[in-house]
Amino acid sequence: MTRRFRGESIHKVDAKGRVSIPAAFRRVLEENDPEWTSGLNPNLVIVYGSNKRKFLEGFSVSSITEVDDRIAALPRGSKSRRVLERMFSGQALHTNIDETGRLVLPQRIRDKVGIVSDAIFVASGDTFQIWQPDAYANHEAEIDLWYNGQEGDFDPLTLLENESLD
Amino acid sequence: MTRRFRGESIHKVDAKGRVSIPAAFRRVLEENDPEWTSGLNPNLVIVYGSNKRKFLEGFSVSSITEVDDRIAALPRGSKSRRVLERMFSGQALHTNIDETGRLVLPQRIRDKVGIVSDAIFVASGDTFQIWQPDAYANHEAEIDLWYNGQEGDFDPLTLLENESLD
DNA sequence: TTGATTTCCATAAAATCCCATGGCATCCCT
DNA sequence: AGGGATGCCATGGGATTTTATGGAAATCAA
Repeated sequence: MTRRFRGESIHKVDAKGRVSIPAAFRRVLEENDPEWTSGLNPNLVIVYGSNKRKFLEGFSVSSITEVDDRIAALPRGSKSRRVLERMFSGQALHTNIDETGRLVLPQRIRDKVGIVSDAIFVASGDTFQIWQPDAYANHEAEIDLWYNGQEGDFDPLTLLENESLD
Repeated sequence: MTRRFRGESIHKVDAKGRVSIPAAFRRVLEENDPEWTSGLNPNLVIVYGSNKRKFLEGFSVSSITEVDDRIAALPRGSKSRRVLERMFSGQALHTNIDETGRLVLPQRIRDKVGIVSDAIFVASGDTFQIWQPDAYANHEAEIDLWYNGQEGDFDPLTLLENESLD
């Protein structure tokens, strides 16, 4: 994998479901789309399955390909394979960025995560998430709650030392 | 990892958020960016998450990659992983040095640590920190305080013997 | 035809690029 | 050893390009 997504930012979603994708994310999507060349618009996949999730997940072409390959390696007909196939094939949308750097989120998908007039894009390793702002704030609060319980000068990197402990 | 950052120095931050990166740090960033070759401008990642921290942390490409890989090795969905992902993916900025050796710190990020017209860069192993000068002075005072509490001929290197002890 | 969906144009604000200058530190030549 | 000449460093300012976002025109689909 070349470059990862970084950063977070809020964007307007208009009545047609158009949203600008953070410029920095576009660069990553371009680099990770084998078919992309300067002047073209990169492809990406939005996974919206699983109503347990309150966000949409965006994949670059190379990231989704990696996931697809791993699913394909599972035994045909196995439960895991069926569940995953449904999520990444059926409940996903293959689309692409338009000339002005925007993506169109169909009504059905927006409804699924409660997006109306704004959406926040958040990087997460080799994928990114799209949340309805308030929902994301709640999610963050949950993390902060735990985080604030740590010592004053707690450095998150120490979490890498002692693995485990959830 | 090849070379580590050393030293500290203050630089002006202009209205556009531009700041010169200490020349010595640039050399380290160049050496630690696999894509870098003479003539190019090295990439780096600025981590600004965690409001507990009153400074920004700069990573070379190789340093941040190491962190990313270790995070990726943590169990998906674990608390540690979520905390770290938010900080190193969401609350971070992938950027690069420009022709004149400068870095641009967006307003939002400057505000987070109170940087206005000056910033002090401080080496810290394989990363460096960027502070608002006064905040750094306070931080140093705290360390001195602790240091003065030690015995008269206390040698800091003894800290290497008994790891931990906070 | 009629609502939905893509294209195509428009623009203000923000982010980048490009050029310029004064200081230092270094190198080099006589 | 003196004294430019050279080159990198820190910093400024203006010109250009990209973004983010809105709306109208053109296509589609049922």
